[in-house]
Amino acid sequence: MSQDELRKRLEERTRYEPGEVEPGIFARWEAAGVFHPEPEGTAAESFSIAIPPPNVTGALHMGHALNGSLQDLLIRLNRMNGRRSKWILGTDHAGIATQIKVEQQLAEEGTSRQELGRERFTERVWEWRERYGGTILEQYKRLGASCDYEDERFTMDERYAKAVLHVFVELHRKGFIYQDDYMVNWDPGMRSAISDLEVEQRSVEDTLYSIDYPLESGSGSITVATVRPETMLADTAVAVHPDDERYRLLIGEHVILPLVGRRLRVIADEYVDPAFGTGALKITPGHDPNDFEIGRRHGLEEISVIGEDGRMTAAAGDRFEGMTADEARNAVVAALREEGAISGTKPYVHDVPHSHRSGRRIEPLISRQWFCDMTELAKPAIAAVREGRLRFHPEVPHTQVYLDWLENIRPWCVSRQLWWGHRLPVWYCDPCEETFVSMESPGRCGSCDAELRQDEDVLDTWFSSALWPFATLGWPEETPELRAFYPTNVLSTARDIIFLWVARMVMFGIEFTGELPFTDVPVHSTIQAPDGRRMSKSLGTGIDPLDEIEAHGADALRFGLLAMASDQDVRYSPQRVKQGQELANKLWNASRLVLLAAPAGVEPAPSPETVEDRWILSELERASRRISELYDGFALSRATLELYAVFWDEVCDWYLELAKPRLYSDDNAAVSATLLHVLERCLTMLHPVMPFVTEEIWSYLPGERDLLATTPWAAPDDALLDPGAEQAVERLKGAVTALRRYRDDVGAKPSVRLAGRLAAEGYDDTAGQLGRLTRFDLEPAGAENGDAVALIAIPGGAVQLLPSDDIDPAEAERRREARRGALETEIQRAEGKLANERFVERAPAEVVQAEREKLQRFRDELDELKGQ
RNA sequence: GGGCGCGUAGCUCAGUGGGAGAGCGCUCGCUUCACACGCGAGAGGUCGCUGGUUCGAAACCAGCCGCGCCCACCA
Repeated sequence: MSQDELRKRLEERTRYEPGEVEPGIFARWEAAGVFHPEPEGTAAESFSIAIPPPNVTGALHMGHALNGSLQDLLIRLNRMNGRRSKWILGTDHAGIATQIKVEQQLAEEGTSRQELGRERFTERVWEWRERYGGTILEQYKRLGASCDYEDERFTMDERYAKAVLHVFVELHRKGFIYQDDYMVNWDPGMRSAISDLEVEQRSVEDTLYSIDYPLESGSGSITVATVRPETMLADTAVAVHPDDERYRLLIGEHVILPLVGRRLRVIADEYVDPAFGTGALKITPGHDPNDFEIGRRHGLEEISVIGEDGRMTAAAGDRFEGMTADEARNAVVAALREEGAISGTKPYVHDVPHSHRSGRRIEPLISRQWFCDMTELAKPAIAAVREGRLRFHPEVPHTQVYLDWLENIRPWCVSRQLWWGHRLPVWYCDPCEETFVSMESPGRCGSCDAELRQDEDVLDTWFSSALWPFATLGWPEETPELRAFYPTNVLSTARDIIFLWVARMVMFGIEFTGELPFTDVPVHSTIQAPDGRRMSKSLGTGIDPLDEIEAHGADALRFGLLAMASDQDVRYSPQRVKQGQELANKLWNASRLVLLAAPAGVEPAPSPETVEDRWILSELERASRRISELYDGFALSRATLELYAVFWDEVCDWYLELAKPRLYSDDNAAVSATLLHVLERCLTMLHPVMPFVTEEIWSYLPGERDLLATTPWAAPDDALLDPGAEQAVERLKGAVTALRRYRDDVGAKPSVRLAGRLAAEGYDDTAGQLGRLTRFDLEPAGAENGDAVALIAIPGGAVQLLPSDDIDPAEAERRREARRGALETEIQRAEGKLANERFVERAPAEVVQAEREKLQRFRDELDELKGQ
């Protein structure tokens, strides 16, 4: 655009329209390649963040939008300040979620994955990914996220997949990964085992049945309680507490399992709570995690009567085989009633594990799965936090929660019975019952030359996610990317995946690269719906970030999210987004004022002429330091609000108003240069928060200039600090407000000028502005003060009001009375405080002194008020 | 069962030992030559309750009441 066109646009546009400019600005950034750093140098010189990879099935939600805003702020800040900055981008194959999506599609077509077979099914998933997998990345662009879009990764990419298998094989070789028949959380919906972390507890009302197990000796029975009578078919013992007098003599005896007739030994185990129920516990090692542990301790038989399909197995006996577990429950209860073995029932509310994914009730069963022992891997991950090399922000409570989890870590079930994912690099020789674990298929069995069969299972998606910060950069090869950007710096996340993801990245990062994958973990708010419920599509409580961008602009949404989010969970506040939109508009209009009034050829430069020039330069210098400090401490929300306040209140409400007379005069070169400089600094400081509007305005500033996205913040400059100017202008601000309030109180019309005498210290440089901003004609105070009709207190003294027909005498008197009352209250307070010997004695001298001065001020003002 | 967090203006939230803050909403006054998505002025709060520490507490400690989250194998 030519200068004339720019000018025309500025003159015409009194409102900033984000929708019109955002796409063009994003295109400019991409064309200039500012998001893609070359893989040069070392990680110590660069700055990098690995994005929490969104699911390929995902659409951008508020959590993404918030975390995206936070990460982009940090990336842009560091990029501007000259660090080679890379926001590592990619998506996650999301095994379960994606498989469900494609299976739903198949169901609509009247087919199923079983019908297609594994190979065709996998192809379909890839096709699905080609078509829809890029959606969320396009949405990140709308937010202005400056990810390295030229270098996108996917957890199922060939290179990434190789890294995943490499890790599995290595962990197996080191003895961490093993296969075992073990109690797992079986999700009957997914027909897969899931890890402990994918299980959530839900309160359920069940019936607690009391069942009598007759003693083999015939002398009575033991009553046990259960909410799952169908599992009795797999009972292999009855347990009591070793110190329980009621049962002591029965330990080692046998009971007969009703319906089945199996002899069950009565065993003693500390686990049993004598106070609960009858103090006797039926033991079902095949279908209860506790019983499983007890069974292993006592060497009990493990019987499975419920299969992976959720139906009763042959082991349940002819009467029950083939029934669903629910059907079997009713049938077992009915059969027990017939035998008279049920001695009681009562409603029972308790927490029951459910699958986080399918929502189905977990069926604990014994299954052959692959596990990873985490104990050794956890140790250095604990040490890293204890020694302060890895820091959570805020430290409390996340540090302790992380440590508690790692210190009590349990084996991780890493195999999943799915088709979409990294298939286990495990081969079996059925004839010799041998197992081979290796990157490539070993071909045929070394011993018997039989054909090998690859394990059907895939790895838990979180297993591959655990390599994200380094596998995305080409690990295990020593690529330039790895050297340039690993370790990364920051990992920004919500609380909910600290165990699932963050801790595992730390463990795998240390184990495989010898380094922490990142050093700082800011943990951000969870955004709730405005009514306090969870934001969720199914509840209808979700707010689509793209709708908000459409309505208010990406900058507005970013500002709003950054401003509303702190450490605490927070309800979504549409007003904060609106505030962001208005800030963008304010920036635009303040820029119009400066750019349209500044004469051609003036370049931005601090060129102070007056006290207010020196004040704003000093103020900005201080603000810049405060904001940098807040950024360093990851207090991004406070930094954002601080930026707002400095720009709106100080720059716009005060400085621009103070500068206007000179700006609109003929001799405006110097003030224009200062104004342009002030504008430049504001745009620079605000760019990481609101990149679009600041970049847009930047392009209107005079002179040849690079993109704002690559322009550094100004270095700290002590020479700009000016306490004298700060004091003078703060005093002026106080006086202006006091006089305006007085005008309002006494009903003086805005158009009317009032006359007064300035009887106050510290206005040598600002008296003119004071009169102008308050529409007072001020003359210096003389010896003759007799005709003053009122005294208006201002910092450092007062303004004596001269008689005027334009003020309402009744209002003036009412005001005087109100002020007198307020002063008397304050004086009483101050006097009381100073009368307290202990205060005078123990409080710091400056606090006491300040109190004395305060009291004196109030007394003086009251005296003058009474003297009128 | 264990752990953690929260309770501040009508609403959403900052504030962590020396005179209670922001945005929105509300009241009054302004179409003042950047912006009415604006400008100026203002009202509104026993900082959940009760004790304690301190010269001084919204902040620190203890207890209680209310709300929420995480972890956990009492059938």
